[in-house]
Amino acid sequence: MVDKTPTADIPSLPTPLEQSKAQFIRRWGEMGGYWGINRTMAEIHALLFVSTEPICTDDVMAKLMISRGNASMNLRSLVDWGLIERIHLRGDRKEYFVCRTDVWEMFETIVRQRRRREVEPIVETIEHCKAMVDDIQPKAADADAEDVQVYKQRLDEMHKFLDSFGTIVDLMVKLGPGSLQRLSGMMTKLVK
Amino acid sequence: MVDKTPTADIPSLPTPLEQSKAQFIRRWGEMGGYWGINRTMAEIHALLFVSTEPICTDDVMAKLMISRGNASMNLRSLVDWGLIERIHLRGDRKEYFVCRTDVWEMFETIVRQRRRREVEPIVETIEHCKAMVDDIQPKAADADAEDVQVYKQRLDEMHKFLDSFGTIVDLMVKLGPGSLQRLSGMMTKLVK
DNA sequence: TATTCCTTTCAGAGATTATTGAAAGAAACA
DNA sequence: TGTTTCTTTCAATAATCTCTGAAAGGAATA
Repeated sequence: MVDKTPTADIPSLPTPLEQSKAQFIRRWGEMGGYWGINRTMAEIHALLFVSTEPICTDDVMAKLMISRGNASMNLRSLVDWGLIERIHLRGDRKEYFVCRTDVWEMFETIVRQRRRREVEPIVETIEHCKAMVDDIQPKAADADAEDVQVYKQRLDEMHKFLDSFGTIVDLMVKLGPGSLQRLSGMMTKLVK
Repeated sequence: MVDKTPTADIPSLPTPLEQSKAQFIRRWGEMGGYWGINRTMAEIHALLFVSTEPICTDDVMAKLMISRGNASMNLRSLVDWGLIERIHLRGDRKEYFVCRTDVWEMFETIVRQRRRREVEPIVETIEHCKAMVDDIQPKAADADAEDVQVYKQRLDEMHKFLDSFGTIVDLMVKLGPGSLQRLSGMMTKLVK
């Protein structure tokens, strides 16, 4: 139901800036899919990332052409993840949102969340699975004996790997952008 | 259509080893979901990871209770990813599969693939998006001028971050498990 | 060559996830 | 207090992704 009277907002052609942003948003959304994050959530995140000023729910609805419910749900998820923040503009009842634009902070947030949700459960499971076969270890004459050994070893390796990886990423995050060059240099030396 | 005659294989109760493996497989599958990998594919991968001997399509079908088509498709995907290999046993027409069990190799493979599929496209898009607004830069009197500046800066930061991150991960992968301790030590010093 | 055994493919069915829109809820305002 | 404005929730619907099973395709064997 578009108002066509002369005084109404006539949708102007998208500027190159708008086109560019739209393209980035679209791609960021696609990538979200690969990362187990729903496309719309990632698009909203991108929209906020490229916005120089706070954005309200209606802006999100209009720009991405999605329903109020959808916008509301995904904005909440982004807040829960800690990737965006709610803010209130004086003299305006609406809620606005802004993205934390420091990419390293962003990364830290994502790493912390994903680690908690994805790495920790698998580590717990590995420990539990090892314990299960530890109990049967005593009966050494078991036909499974060798199998058990190999199995335990593989679980161990995976466990160690996940631990190490976690440590490295944690440190990386703490170091932030400044140390990256130094670190890269050090690592390169190590490779040689 | 289970044969119930005395000579048929009567399904015995699962041993603790089998139970333990089943649990690991289940959890690995769940995690796959978070990583944009379908559950079954991740489960097959886990099944092969904890198997001491090669496994054929029928084994996969039986253990995970899935159809031939499903097994075939997901096994192929895993081969495409480079996470498992096809092998042929002498005197047997069937194809068997084995998992590359070195966790660092596994990690390297995954990193390489995900980088190609997920990081590179977004980097390309960022470059393209920057180029789009570079063109309009000359008309400095544009109302968008400031907006363009901020936008370009954010894209730049993201670009730099993705580059740096890629470099670090590459190096990590090359270093492998041995250097992890040293590296961790060095990083810890840097933090202080 | 025909037969057997195994693998792949893919249309349709099924399951899961995402989205809508309207109703209920909440908070500021008058 | 009632009214207005904005937000959240959720059942129904739509879109997407996954799985099945049967048919077609291939390769080794007789």
